[in-house]
Amino acid sequence: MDFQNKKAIYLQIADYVCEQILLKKWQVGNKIPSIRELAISLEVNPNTVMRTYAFLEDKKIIQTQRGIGYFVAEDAYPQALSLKKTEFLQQDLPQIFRSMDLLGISFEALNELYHTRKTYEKE
Amino acid sequence: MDFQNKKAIYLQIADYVCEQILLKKWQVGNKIPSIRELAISLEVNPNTVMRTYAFLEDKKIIQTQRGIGYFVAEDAYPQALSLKKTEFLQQDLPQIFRSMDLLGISFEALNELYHTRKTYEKE
Amino acid sequence: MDFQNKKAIYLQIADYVCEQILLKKWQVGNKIPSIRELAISLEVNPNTVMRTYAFLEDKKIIQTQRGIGYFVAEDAYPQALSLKKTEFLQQDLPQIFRSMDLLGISFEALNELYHTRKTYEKE
Amino acid sequence: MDFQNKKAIYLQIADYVCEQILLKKWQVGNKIPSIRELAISLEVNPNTVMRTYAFLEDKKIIQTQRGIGYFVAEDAYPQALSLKKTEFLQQDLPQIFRSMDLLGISFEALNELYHTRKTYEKE
DNA sequence: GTGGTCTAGACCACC
DNA sequence: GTGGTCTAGACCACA
Repeated sequence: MDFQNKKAIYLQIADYVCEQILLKKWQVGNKIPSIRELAISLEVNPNTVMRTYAFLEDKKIIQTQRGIGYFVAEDAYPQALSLKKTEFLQQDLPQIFRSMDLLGISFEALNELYHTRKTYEKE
Repeated sequence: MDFQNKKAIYLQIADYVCEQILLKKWQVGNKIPSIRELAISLEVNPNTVMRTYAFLEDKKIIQTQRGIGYFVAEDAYPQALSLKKTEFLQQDLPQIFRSMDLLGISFEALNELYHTRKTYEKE
Repeated sequence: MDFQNKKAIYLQIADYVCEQILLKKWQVGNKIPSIRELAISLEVNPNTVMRTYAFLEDKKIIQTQRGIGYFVAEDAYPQALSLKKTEFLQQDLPQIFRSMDLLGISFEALNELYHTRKTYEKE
Repeated sequence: MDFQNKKAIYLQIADYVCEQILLKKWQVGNKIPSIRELAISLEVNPNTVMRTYAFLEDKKIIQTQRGIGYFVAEDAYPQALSLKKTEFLQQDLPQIFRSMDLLGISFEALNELYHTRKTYEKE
């Protein structure tokens, strides 16, 4: 996992966690990596991971058990889905559509890009 | 003009200027609002507009004439187009496509959203 | 018995023990559940119960007999009573009264809550 | 302002801010002390105040303006009221009532304590 | 000047 | 071992 410049690292880590959950790699009730573990494996300060986990706990996506660790919360999947979906629909999409209008990119052109997209994917 | 929290204000203003140019509302050689004017009308600190203009000048989209004001540069249109297009293709799109996969949003669904998009543009 | 997030588990267990004593369910000299037993029945780490018992022994509410088990101490009742009473009067009450002032909750309203309280005890 | 041991400092500061708002000392739209200012005046690390402000912003009680500062949010009063009231009704009260039952303190006794409470107030 | 992020390291309570 | 809080200090982007 490599960090791009733009977004805060702790949010990129949150995205990563959500992704694991949405891909069902991490299932409800599973223990997730401890703060220190994840911090070491991502080569990041534990405080940064802590921030991620606090953020996700607030969103009811993960939950803590005293002295034991963090676990995938009951409603993690729907919560993560709704979180990311809202983000997508309200922040990303309108901006995209606006850019398309401005740049004169038709939806058909987008269609083509969609089906040949691998070209643009760095990560 | 309302500022969303996400992007830096000076970049949002830059977007606005580019928009005027791409929509051909501001044409090559036209004088654009002075820093002070624009700052007042947008209720923003003049420093912020100054930063916008410096950014756009660096991109060869506008140019300054000492003591007179800022003007739409010679190649403003292609420059603005290329700037926004690059941004769009390399930064925005890949991220969008990735989100679609993750959220299970098909291209057909996107199509529908595209044609009813006004709903999402309010906020 | 369910553990709320707020208070340390070992203290919640201590509360439980005090409760048994104050309700006279556990009487002076009675043997109380072994650390292991209680840990199993509460689905808790034995270390946690051990901490509870150490805490209560320090408060002279229970006492250990080597190799036999823990017993309700001689002065358990008054000790438990004084412990909880002090806690209540010096820590809980002032905070409550302060909150009432701040939230504009009159004593009459509290009265009503007191007599219909079962509603709030679920969560 | 002195910090008691029990609660996290950043939450005690949050309580303080809520109190100012509930007492209408800080009104909607007012700028509140900057992170650094408050940190210095409370003799606390700026990060701690930052944590408080992030917490309160999430609760929609305060809101940030880039590079300018934090302001009392639109719905600060009702939000703060609801936050503290929920806390009171769901966390504090049930515990109090339970203690009363256990300690054999009648509501009449509480009444008396309420009206002579100054005795118990340290802070 | 403002907020925001990150690191480094310490200490605590808890399991 | 776990999470949680706090400090100290650095650096950045922004107004």
